[in-house]
Amino acid sequence: MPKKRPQRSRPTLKDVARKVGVHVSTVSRALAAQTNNRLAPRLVEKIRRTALRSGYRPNPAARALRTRRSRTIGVVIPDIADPAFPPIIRGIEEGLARNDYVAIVASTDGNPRRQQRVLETMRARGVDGLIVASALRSDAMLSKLASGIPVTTVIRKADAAGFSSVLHDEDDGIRLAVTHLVSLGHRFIATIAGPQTLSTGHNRHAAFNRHAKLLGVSLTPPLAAFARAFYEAEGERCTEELLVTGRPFTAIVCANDRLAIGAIAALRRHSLRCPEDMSVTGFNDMPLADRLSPSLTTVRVEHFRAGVEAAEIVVDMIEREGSEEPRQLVLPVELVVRGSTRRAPRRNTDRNAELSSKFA
Amino acid sequence: MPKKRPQRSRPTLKDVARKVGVHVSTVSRALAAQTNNRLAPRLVEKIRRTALRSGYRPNPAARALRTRRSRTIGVVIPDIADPAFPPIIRGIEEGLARNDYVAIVASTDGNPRRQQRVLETMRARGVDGLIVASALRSDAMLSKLASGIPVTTVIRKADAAGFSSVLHDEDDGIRLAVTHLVSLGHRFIATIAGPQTLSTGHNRHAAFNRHAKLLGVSLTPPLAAFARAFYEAEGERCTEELLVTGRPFTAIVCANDRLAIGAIAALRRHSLRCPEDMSVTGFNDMPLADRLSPSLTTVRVEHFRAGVEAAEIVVDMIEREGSEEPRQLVLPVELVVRGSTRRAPRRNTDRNAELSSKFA
DNA sequence: GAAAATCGTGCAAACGATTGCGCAAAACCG
DNA sequence: CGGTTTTGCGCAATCGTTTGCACGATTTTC
Repeated sequence: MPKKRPQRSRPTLKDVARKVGVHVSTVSRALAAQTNNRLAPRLVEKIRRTALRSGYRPNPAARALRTRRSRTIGVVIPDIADPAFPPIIRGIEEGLARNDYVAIVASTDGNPRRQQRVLETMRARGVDGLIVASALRSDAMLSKLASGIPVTTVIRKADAAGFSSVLHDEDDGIRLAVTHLVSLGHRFIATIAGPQTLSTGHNRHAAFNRHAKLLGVSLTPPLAAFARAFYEAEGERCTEELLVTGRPFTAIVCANDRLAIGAIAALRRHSLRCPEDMSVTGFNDMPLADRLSPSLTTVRVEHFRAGVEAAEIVVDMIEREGSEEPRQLVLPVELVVRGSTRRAPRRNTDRNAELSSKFA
Repeated sequence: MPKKRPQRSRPTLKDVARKVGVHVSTVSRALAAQTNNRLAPRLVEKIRRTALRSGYRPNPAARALRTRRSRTIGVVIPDIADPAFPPIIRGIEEGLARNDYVAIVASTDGNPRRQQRVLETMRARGVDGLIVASALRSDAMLSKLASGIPVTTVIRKADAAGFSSVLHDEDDGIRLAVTHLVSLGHRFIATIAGPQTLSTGHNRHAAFNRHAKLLGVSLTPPLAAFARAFYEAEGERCTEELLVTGRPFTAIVCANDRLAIGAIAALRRHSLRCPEDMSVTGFNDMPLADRLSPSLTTVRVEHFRAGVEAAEIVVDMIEREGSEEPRQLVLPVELVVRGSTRRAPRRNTDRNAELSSKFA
C-alpha cells in the first residue's frame, strides 16, 4: 500500500537544486527564458534535464504571489448556452493555451447585477486581464470594475474608450444580406433589429438602414421591429409586430440567427412559408443553422478566430505592461446562402398582394 | 495625472492589522470562520468592519501557497460547442460559485492526446479537483493523471472505481422512449446506438435491447447501427445503413438528439417523412430540439442540475479531505413528446409494406 | 601587466497568507 | 489568596518563486 507518503507533493525548485548541487536561484534562472543566458550553457542544460527528469512543475501559487501575475484571464459571457458563444470560448481557450494562460469563465445572463458579481469575483481572484463578451454599449460598471487591468471586448463593443475590441464586420455582413435579397428581386424588406443597447444590435440596424438606402430599397417609414433580446421568442414577437402593420414585405433581415428562427416559426403560424412566401436572413451562422428547415441563409462570422484574437490581444497587453493603447480588430464576414431565401414571389401572398401593388 | 501610484495593489492583512492595531495573525483569525471563536467577539467585529471598509480581499495566490488549495476545479469537456455541454458547465459554475470555487474548463475534442495535455496543464495549475465529462468507459489515462485529487465524472462514467459520478437515468429514458413508440403502435423499431466506448452509448443501447425484449418488440437479429460519434453526420450514415438492410421498421430510437437530427435528414433524402413515415426519438432535449421541424420527441435530462451536483460532490470530497468514498448519483429523466413521433403508419411506405406484412 | 569590465553563481529578502507555539492576563478553584 | 486552568493575542516559521545585490573568478582593455 503506497499510503506511506501522505502528501507526496511535487518536487520544488529546492529539490532540483539539491539534486544538481546548485542554489535554487540558479535553477530558477536556468528555467526562465529571459535569464538563462546569464548562466553557463552547460549548467543550464544539466539543470533543465534534471528538472524534466524529476517532473518539476513550477508552483503557480508561489509564482503568482511573487510576480503578481496569475496567468489567468477572466472571460465574461452573457450566456454560455447561446450557440454563438461556445466557439468564441474555444477560441479564447486556444489563444490562451498558446501563451500558457488559462481562462475562468462566468455567465452573466445579461443581468447587470450578476455581471457585477462576476467581475468582482474575477478581480478577487486576481485575473491578469479580462475578455468581455457581455459588454453593453454604455457599460459604466464595466469601466469601473475593469480599471487597472487590460480588457478586451469580443463580438460586442463598449462605447467607452480604453478597451480593446475584436468585432465582426457587421456593416459588411448586413450589406451582403441586403444585396443578396435585392439581387433576388426583393424590394420590400423588413428588419428585425437586435437590442440597441448592444453594439451588435445597434450597428447591424444602422447598417441595414444605410444599405437599404444605398440600394434604393429603403421603405418610408422603415419597416423595423426591435427585439429586446437575441432570443427566438423575441423573433416571433417582432414578426407578429411586422405583420400587424399590414404593410407589404417579402423579406426579413434579422439581426441574428435566433431571431430568424423565431421569425420563421411565427411566419409558419401565419401560414406564410419560408422561403416561398418570405425570405429570411440571419446573422452568425450558428451551429445547426444548416440543419434547420429551411436551412438558414445567414452571415458567417469567425467566432473561433475572434476568440483567438481576443486572447492574443489581452495577453499582449499584459506582457507589454499596458504600455500600449487599446487595439481594435474587425474580422471579415461572409454570406452563406441557403434555403431561407429565394427569389421574391411575383404573385405575393394574399395579404401582401394588394398592398405591394400599390407600391409597385 | 494619477500615475503616482504605479502598483496600487489591494490592502493586505498587514494593512488591516496596522489600522486596527493588532497583529496580522489576529486579523487572519478574525476573518476565518473556524478560528474567530477564539478571539474576543468585540475585536472580531471591529476587525471585520475595518477589513470591509478598506476593501480587503484575501490574496488567492498567497492563500493557495500556504494552504495548498487553489479553490479551483478543472472541468474537462469533450466539446463545448456541443449543445449538451453548456448547460452542464453553467450548472458547475453555479455549484462552484456557491462554495467559492471557480472552474477552469478545457475541451478535448474527444482526442485522447488533447485530453492528456489538458489534464496535465490542470494538474500543473494545481486544481483541487476535477470534473470530467469526457470520460471513456475504460480510461486508463484518466485514472493515471487524476490520481491524488478528487474526481467526479458527469454524464459519462468510467468503469474504473474511484471516481464519483453523476449520471442520467439512461435506462429509464430509453424505456420511456420505447414504451412511447410501442404505445403508438410501432412494432418494428430500429436503433442508432452511440459509441460503445462511452457509457452513454453503451448503456442506452443495452437499455434499448432490454426494453425492446421486455415489451416484446425485439427484432431478430436486432436492427441496430452504431455511430462512431454523437454527430449528425453519423446519424445520417447510420440511417443509410439501416435502410440498406431492406428490413422493415417504422421508428428509430437514437442515442442522442444530434444523431436523431442526422437521421431525420437522411430519411428526408430518401423521401421518407418524419413523422408520417418514420418516427424518431432523441435523447437529451438539447436547446433548439423544440424548434426543429419536426420538433423532436426526446428524453429530457437535467443537464444544469447534473452540473450543480457534480460541483457539490467534488467540493465536498475536497473539504472532507478524501475521507469519503466515491459517490454515485443518478438523476431522473423525463419523456417529452413532440412532433417527430406519430402513430405507426397502417399502410407502410412501399418499401416497408411488403416486409412488415410478413411480420405482422 | 595592472585596472576595469564581464561573467557565473550564491545570498537573502520579499510576495501575503496560515498556524503551531508561547506567554501574559484573566478567570477559576478550593 | 495561591495555584491552576482558560482566554486572547502576538511571534515567527513556512509555503515555493523571483530577483536585486554581492562577490570571486575570468576575461578584456590600454
